[in-house]
Amino acid sequence: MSYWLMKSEPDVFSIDDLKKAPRKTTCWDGVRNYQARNFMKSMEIGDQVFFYHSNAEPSCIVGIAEVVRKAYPDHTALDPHDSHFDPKATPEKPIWEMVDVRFIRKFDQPLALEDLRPVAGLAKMELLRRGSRLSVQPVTPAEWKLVLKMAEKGGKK
DNA sequence: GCCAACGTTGGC
DNA sequence: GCCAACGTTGGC
Repeated sequence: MSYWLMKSEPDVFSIDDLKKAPRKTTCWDGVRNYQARNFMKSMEIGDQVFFYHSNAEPSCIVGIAEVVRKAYPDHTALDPHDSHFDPKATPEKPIWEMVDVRFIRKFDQPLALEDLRPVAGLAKMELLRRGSRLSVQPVTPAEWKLVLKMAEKGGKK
């Protein structure tokens, strides 16, 4: 089983939206970056995902979701009226894919970037890398454990 | 709102 | 294949 982190702007789709969604599940559409797409293609059912709020105040890891469906074509790339439309995508070669994720839990205390930055064990975390913009990224088992432990302690180190 | 970092596009 | 221009992401 693998660990991941997925970003979403809470104004667009928050972890509360995920919790309120039918079957607490959503398709993760709109990813238009090849590296992020490739990570989604390698996801397996049962993989665990940190739900991250980007462009938030503050930006933070807010909880956990789980992969419940393996990668399949992202139909929004084929829809000219969708903001994620990609004219290069066709039904034969959809280019872009997505997975389905289901809500698992929300942290009592979200973990902000400033809480995570000083943690030695997280120094190499992709999320904390300078200039990192990857919206879907792998998390190592050690990082996963550490972040989870921090969440249990209420966000403080 | 600013702007650094990054990915993509397109002229050559 | 290079690289300048441009658009986007996302922290601050």
